[in-house]
Amino acid sequence: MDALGHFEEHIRAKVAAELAAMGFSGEIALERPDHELADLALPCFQFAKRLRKAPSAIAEELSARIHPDERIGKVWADKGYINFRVNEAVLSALVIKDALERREDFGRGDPRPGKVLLEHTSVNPTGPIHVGRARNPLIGDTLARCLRMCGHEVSTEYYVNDVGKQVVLLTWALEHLTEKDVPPSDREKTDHRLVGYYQAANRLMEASEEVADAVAAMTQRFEAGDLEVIAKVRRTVDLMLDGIKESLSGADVHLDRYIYESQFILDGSAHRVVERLKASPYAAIEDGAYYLNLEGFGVHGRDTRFFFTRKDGTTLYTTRDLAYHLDKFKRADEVLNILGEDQKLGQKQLACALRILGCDRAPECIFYSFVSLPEGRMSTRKGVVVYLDDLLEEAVDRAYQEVCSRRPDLDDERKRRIARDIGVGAVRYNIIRVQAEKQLVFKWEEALNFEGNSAPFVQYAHARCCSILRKAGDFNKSADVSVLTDPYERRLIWTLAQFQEVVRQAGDKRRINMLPTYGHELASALNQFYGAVPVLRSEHQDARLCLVEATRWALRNALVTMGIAAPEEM
RNA sequence: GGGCGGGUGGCCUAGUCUGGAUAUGGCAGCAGCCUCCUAAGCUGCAGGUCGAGGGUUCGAAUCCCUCCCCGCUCGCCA
Repeated sequence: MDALGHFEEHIRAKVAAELAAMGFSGEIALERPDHELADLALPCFQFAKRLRKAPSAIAEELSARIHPDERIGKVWADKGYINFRVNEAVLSALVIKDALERREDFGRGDPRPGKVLLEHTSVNPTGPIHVGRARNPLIGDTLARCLRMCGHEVSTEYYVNDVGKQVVLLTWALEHLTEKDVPPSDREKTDHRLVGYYQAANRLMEASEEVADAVAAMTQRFEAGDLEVIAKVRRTVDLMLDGIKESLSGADVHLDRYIYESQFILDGSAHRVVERLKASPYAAIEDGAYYLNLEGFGVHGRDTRFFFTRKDGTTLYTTRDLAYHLDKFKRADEVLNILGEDQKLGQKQLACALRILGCDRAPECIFYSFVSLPEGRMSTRKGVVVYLDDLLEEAVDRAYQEVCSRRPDLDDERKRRIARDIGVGAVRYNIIRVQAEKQLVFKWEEALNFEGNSAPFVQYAHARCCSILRKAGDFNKSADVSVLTDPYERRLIWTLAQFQEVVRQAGDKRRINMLPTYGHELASALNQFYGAVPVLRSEHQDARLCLVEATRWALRNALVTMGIAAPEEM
């Protein structure tokens, strides 16, 4: 538990004891109201009926029974509420000391048992990542960082789709088409060079039966287990994946492992899943193809039939995903997936099939809605698309212009490094700040926002702290911080005290949008403090420097948890 | 049509799980603030039927019901 947690527990216990003495037993849930109002509060309306007294009278009586102590600073009743202010001198000392001692680990939770396996990104390797899909790696990578900060051991995986019509089609295209058949690519990256082949092949297949037949034949050889074709497809996929990995790395997204779908065909595990499902009482067959009857499993209407083989006996995507999940469960205690909302039914069916297989576990899925463009849904084939690479490049360019105009004193290498931190950070922040379920319309002006609720705002606050610290040089890190009683100082300390709890909740609730919200709040508190309270050459210089350094670590760690760089100058 | 998710000032958004005091911020707009630690900042003003209606409750953006709008989905695709 963090410092603030102990204060809250202490107050809760006192309130519970006094309420018990008054004749009430039960859960006591303290609130954290607007900080202007109080630090902690308890509405007393809920006790009125049981105690047969007016809420305001209960609040008055309770507040008279509870006295300030080591942790409680002030208690008072107001409009049916009993309000608390914690002992701020004690809290300040604890929080600031904690930050100055733990530095990079400030806000980090105690190690938690169990391994977490988080699958994210897993985009089909048929083209570059576009911003519609980019939500996946950004949410996934941030959640992984957040869970690690919470104390979890986390490994991340990208499930590579190297099976099926689409990747076979791409492979066919690379064999049969030449540069003349595709429009020139504006980038040298393999994913951008190859996507033209994929698009051209799609058009050809629609127009020509011959091509369609050729691709179908190749798909059949693949399904039949033709190792030559499988290897060929695998090479194509790897080519495309190289470009995708480069994009991910450009966004500071890093995955621990890449798992190929074909693995589950080759090692026979997908086949074993088929055999076990066939033997279940829910299995049925239609025209040679097997399915599970999921009626009574919470799926409705036409969705109840879940096919797990084709009529030729070959496996389907979800069948292989089943094998993959069985494998995941062997390797981890908690299994999380970040998926597009189009996967919901498939995941529901997968969960049912898992139960039928006698498996009592299921992956926990976080679904995100798609990002569309003002002109409509993104489509690689129609060319209605903004690639992640283009967004990142534009953001970094814009940031570079800003840095150049603000900091002509810096050398170019430094300016470029800062521009990269800011541009990439702005993109990540903008995607992450919105709840995953919310549908999002991509707008350049919003994506490239460097002010207000944005990564640069938080980074700027961090750079400000660093700048002050740089100018200050050595100072007394054991200074008495009880002198920090200005409203701006109190608010900043109070915000600092929330940090670990925010990270914990963001991880536990899988609500990573709490991170940017908090980052902005902290940065805002710092900026207001900065504007109103002098640090250097002030009477409380050392105490304030302690506060600035504590804030610096919280800002830095909040940024790093979001996968955003924390530049020391900008 | 069924299932799932979303709907909060002109635009974007927090809060919804776990009901409580004047609904969080940002963008855009208006008015101010750089002889002083980085103005990517700060201060102030203006802007709201929390999609609509009913219900539960001392109290509803939050819980329940009905309806409307938007998205996704309902393949022997992946």
